[in-house]
Order: sequence, then C-alpha cells, then structure tokens
Amino acid sequence: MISLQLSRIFSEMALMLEYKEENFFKINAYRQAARILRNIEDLERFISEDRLEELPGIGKNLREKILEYYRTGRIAEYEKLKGEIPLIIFDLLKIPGIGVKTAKQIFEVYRPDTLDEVESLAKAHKLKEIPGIGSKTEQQILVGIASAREWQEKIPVSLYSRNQTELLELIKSLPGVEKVSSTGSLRLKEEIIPYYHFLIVFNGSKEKFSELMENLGFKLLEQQDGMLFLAPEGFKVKIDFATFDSWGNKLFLTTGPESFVKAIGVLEKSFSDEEIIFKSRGLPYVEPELRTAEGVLEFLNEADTTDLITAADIKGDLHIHSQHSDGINSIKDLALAAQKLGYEYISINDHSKSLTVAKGLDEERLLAQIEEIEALNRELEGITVLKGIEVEILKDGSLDLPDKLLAQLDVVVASVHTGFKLPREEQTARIIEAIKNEHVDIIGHPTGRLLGRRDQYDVDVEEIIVQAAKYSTALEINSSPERLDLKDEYVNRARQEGVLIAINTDAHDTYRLANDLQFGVTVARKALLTKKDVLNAKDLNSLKKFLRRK
DNA sequence: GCCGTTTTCGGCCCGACTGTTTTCAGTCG
Repeated sequence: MISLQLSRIFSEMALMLEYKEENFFKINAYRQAARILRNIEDLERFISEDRLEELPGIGKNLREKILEYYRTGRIAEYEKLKGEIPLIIFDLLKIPGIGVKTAKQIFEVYRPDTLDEVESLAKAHKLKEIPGIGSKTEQQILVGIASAREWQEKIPVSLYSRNQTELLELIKSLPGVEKVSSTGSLRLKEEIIPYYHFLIVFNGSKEKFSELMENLGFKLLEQQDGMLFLAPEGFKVKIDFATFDSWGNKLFLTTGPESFVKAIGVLEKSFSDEEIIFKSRGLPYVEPELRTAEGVLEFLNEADTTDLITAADIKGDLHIHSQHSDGINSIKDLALAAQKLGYEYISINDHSKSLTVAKGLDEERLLAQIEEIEALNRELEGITVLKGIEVEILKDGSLDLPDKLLAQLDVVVASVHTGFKLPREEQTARIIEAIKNEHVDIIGHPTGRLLGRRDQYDVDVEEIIVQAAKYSTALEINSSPERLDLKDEYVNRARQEGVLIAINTDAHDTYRLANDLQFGVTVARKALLTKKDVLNAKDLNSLKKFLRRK
C-alpha cells in the first residue's frame, strides 16, 4: 500500500512543481516515478534490500524521499509544497481540458475557494473575461464541475478492488461482528458502485454498532433498515444487518439486482444460506457476478455456469507492452512472469511509430524486436513469445505500419489513440477499415472509454460487431480496470454474433500482467462467454490456426 | 529530477487537436 501512497504523493508533487513553473524535466521525473511506483508490488523488499535505485526513474533524490516516507510517514518537501498551492487547483485540474496554466489563471484572477464558487463565476460569464478563456472553455468547466459532482458519489472498480478487502477485515475485527459478507453492487462486481456494501450479523444493538464505527472516524449519514456511513477517506459504506437464520434471504435480496431477484420469485421462508434458495428452485447456484447478465436464467436452461470462462481457462495474454515502447519490463521479464502465471504464450504488442509519446516502434525498431523475440524463444522453454504490435489506426482507417511488415508478425492488435472526437460515421468507418485489414487480428479497447474519466467515443458499436464477425477479426476486452473496454453489454452482443473475444490486460508491467486479467474475466462472465468464445482460451496450435485464417 | 557504447555535465523536449486567436498557447495521449 505504501507504493500506492507514494505514487499519489509524487504525482501531486509533479502538479505542484508545474504550478511553480519548475524545470520541465524535473516535473517529468516525478511523474515518471509516480507511474513506476503505482504498479510495484513489493516496494518494501526494494527498500529492505536497498535496491531502490534499480527501479527505472528512481535516482538518489527520489530514493531519499521514498526512505523518508517509509521511516516517518511523511515527506517534508511535499508538505511544504502543499502549503504553497491553493487546494482549489487540484479540483480544477480534474476537469478535462483544464491544465495547470488555466487553473492558475482562474485562481489568480478570482481567488475562488470551492468549485461551487467557480461554477457561479462560469454561470455569470466571468471566467471568459480572463484572457485565453472563451465561452467554450467556460462551458467545459461547467460540464466538468457537474460531472465531478456526479463522480464524487461513485467508486470505480480500479479503486474498490484495492480497498474492499481491507475494509472487510476492519468490519470483521469489530467486537460483536459474527459474520460478514460483501453484498449489493460490490458483491455483483459492478464496474462502478455507489458505496461499499456489507451485510453483517452483529451481536448487539444498532446504536452500539454505530458507536464502534464512529470511534473509527466513520460518520453516520442515514439510518433506515441499514446504516450508511461516511468514511474518513470520503467514501460511503453501507451496512445491512441479518441474523444467522435469515442470512440467506438477506444476502440474496441485498445483493440483487432487482431483475434477478424478481426472476427468482418471492422467498417463502427463511434460508440460512443463499445456496439453499437456488436449490429450493431446482437451480444451480448462480454466482453474484453473473446475476447482472442479461439472459442468465435462459442460459442456465441450456448450459451450466461451469461452462463459462474462468481465469484458469486463459492460456496467454495477447496485448502486453514492453520497455521497447512505454512498458516497464523487458520482454524476457514479461515472459518469465507469464510463465509463472501458467501461460502457454504471450504476445508483445508495443505501440507503433505515430504514438511518439509512448516511444512507438518504427519499422527498424520493430524488426529489431522481432529478432530479439526469435532469439528469446530459442532460449526459453515452456512458454512462447509471439511477435506483435499495437498498431495505430489513423484517421482515415489506414495503419501506420506497412502491410508487408505486419505480415511478419503473429498478433496484430489495432487501436485508436487519437482523434476521439471524429464524427460517428468517420469513427466507425476508420475502425471498420482496420477490421477489414487482412493482418489485423484484434481491435484493441474498441470504444476508447476510461471509466469515470472519459466516455467512449461516438461510434456505432453494433456495426463494428457485425463487421468483426464478417471479417473474423476478434474484439478485445481490455481488462485494465481503468478501461473495461468492451463493456459487458457489448460483449454479450458480440457473443451472439459469433465474434471471438480476446481478454487482454494491455499490461505495461509484470504486476498488471498478473493482476488485471480478473477484471476482464468478470466482464466476460457477465457477458456469458464460454471457452469457445475466447481467443486466448485456445491452446497455441489452435491460436496459430486462427492467426493464419485471413 | 534521472541518466550515461558514462565518468559527471549536458541532454532529456512528440505532435495533434482545441480554443483562443489572427499566429499561438495549453492540453493530452
């Protein structure tokens, strides 16, 4: 957890240094360090073995700061900076299109303390009086504030997946708590939840429970059947109460969703266990995450939930970045990490040349990488590294590397990283052009959304699914919890059209390679995918057959 | 700040897009 906190501190420091107009490269160094630390699993080991400086982007100075934080729980320079920069700046920076320069301008002219004040200024058209800000930016700010308010109330999977265990343990440890389970949208593994939701058996009064929570810094917000608390960190926690006798009913009902509960029908008596409810209806147990799936009960008439894809069915990852572009690890490290996961193969798909910020590969560097992989495959045993690329789909639908070169690769993932605002027809057409390309195997993160940060681009997903089926191009479930792209409704449609789905991590380091797949698998299960629907559930030989299909 | 076909300072620095402007600044992937 310390690496996550440090990552947050360093990225805040980068912003603050930018505010102070420090050297660009210094700012970048903090940003880079934040990025590295975000995904380090075992920072403590690097600290205890005094190997911090082996981490890329960590030098003498940042090493000292990490150690300072490790020893004292604070970083003096961070706190000093924090005292110099107005808090409103951080809120403003969360608005898309607003960077440090604009935020600083707004602050220096009007000195607002809260987003509410900024909102009033925008509504009164005071902001566009500032040079460099016009009506469009003013409008953008209003939209941004509204959406920030909305998002304040929501917790995305990337966040809750990291906090829920700790929170569950905390509640479990309270005296008088005799049983506890996650429930509601948390238990359904929804991509976004309104609050953490737990069901407990508590030996004592509700007042007593509330007192225990308040001692931990939680504030009681609402009390009806259950209780809603505000955590010191700002998120909400809902607690529902059950008895051992009615545990099954309560767990089933609070888990939901409503449509599923309705389909199962009225519970005529008390069930101590949820599984008995399903048994009493002659149904197999339906795991919570599947209960949101459209058509899950119909599916159960024909098949078994054990047919659905699981993480154990995944034979390899077909979208991984190495240090050749913007990844952190070498290809060999990635291969060894994949081997530990029990994979049969992985594919290296670095960015292509026009994505310059990500050090995208041009023809020459890609050829060198191909050679490196071939050599590595001669050295490694038990895992095959496939040669790949994440090639840019340009605005006109062409790719930024020649077909002749793509033909030499095993796995071509084609993705959109620019031109998010193209009109719907053009956006759809460019992706379909890529789908038609005989070398393209997979369309990466097909809708471009970033959960809670950026909506999908305007695109006809239905048409993309139809064309992907027609040209036998696979679509990706990008498992990165920031993306989850395609989302489950679309994947369900794709399944019905017979489109193959690749569940990839798009990992930029070994940690995410190991950690993120679960999120994509959950999406796939919510879309009722079975092994035969998933490209990377194939063994290497069948996969190769697919890759040669066009 | 980090890094080094490195030996300790000098290089690191994309480029499209948008919104503000009449030639550019700011943002962002």
